[in-house]
Amino acid sequence: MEPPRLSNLEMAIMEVLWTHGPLPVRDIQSGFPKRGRPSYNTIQTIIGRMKRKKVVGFVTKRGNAHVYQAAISRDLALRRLADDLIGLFSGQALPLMSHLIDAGKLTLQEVEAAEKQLREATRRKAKRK
Amino acid sequence: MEPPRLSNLEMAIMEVLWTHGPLPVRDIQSGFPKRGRPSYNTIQTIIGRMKRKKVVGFVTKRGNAHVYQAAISRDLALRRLADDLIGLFSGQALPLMSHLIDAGKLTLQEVEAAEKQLREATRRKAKRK
DNA sequence: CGCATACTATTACAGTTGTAGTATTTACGA
DNA sequence: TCGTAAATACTACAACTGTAATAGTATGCG
Repeated sequence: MEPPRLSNLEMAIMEVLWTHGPLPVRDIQSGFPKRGRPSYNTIQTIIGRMKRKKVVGFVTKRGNAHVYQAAISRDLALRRLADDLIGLFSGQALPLMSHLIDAGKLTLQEVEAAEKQLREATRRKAKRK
Repeated sequence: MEPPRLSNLEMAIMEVLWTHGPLPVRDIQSGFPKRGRPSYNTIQTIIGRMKRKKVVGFVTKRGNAHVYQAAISRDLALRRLADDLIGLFSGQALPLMSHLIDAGKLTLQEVEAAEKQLREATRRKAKRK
């Protein structure tokens, strides 16, 4: 029932499937930056494991190649990632966000949206009370 | 030079050392919640690996027990964690934050502080230009 | 001073992850 | 139809992680 944990490479592969839709292994590989691109067989091995874990599913054949698609949503995977994170940074959210901001990975729009969400959540809670 | 990656358990141990200061293994173990607390030997094994990686250092002996202390800062460790994260959620910061908010792991104060930091960073950038 | 106790050191092991080679099968073009 | 190129299937393996048992050693009490 709980969404399975995805390793780095598995997450990277899912990312390709989420953004491009169903693809054969060859095209998944092409979705990686040329530098440091994992070998075809590496991708294939990981896809096999992901199939076993039911996070990707077989769709059809194109030529003699199998076409796979994501079987869990990006949102669900991110929820699982967030759950794991919680145990790690335990209450140190602010310095973590600071580093993400330094790295240019958080935009003002995103933070503002988060703030809005928080204000609404707070308001709902007050009302419920 | 680059800060080493810390596993979950290693991070949990560092957390204890960061908050309590130098401690012997027994006390590190006590720093874990009684439920699901790793065995003394497990902690000891991990400390050994952390010693090899130079993320903790030997301090002194108390009785016949070795006392260890964190050899890298929490801030540095969080930076490394953030770096790894970046590769994972690649541009999906907002939904990730949403989940953290849902889980009650982000407070309004934290998000506001992050927003302030971002506005300042933006301003500095504009000026530099 | 010797012995129990607590601690350290050493060793083991299974699951996960990234990596990829080799062997086998399949589809398509000539 | 037959060979070849491409894909799949199978196998291997080393590093890392969590887990802990066992064996050796030192401390301090009686």
